[in-house]
Amino acid sequence: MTKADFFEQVYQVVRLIPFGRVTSYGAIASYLGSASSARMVGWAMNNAHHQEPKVPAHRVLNRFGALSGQAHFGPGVMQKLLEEEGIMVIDNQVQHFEKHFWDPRKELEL
DNA sequence: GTGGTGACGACAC
DNA sequence: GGTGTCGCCACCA
Repeated sequence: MTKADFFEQVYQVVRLIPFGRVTSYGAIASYLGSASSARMVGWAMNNAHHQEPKVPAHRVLNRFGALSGQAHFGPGVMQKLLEEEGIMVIDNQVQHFEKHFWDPRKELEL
């Protein structure tokens, strides 16, 4: 188990997010066993930009369902992608976040 | 080598 | 209940 694996695990989980679903940094961190390492998940996302295949990081939001990393993706890109999946996004905030929330810890049955 | 910061979250006061 | 602070681990200056 290396730190690189931690990042890879993050990418793996993010890629497993179904169409029209979103998750949070904390949920992924919790699934990986480091609930308080949500920041690392965010950093992993930063690195995800130069990962292949491209990681659907636009499906990863903060605990409030806000598009915290929109600026890193591109202005309006993240929101547009989510809307394309049928997710309503208003003011950089996902509506019915709970409904679209995909918890790897539950869905993948840790 | 040390200090500060970051796409966050939880707990303490 | 709102605000503040700490934790987590890696990267950059």
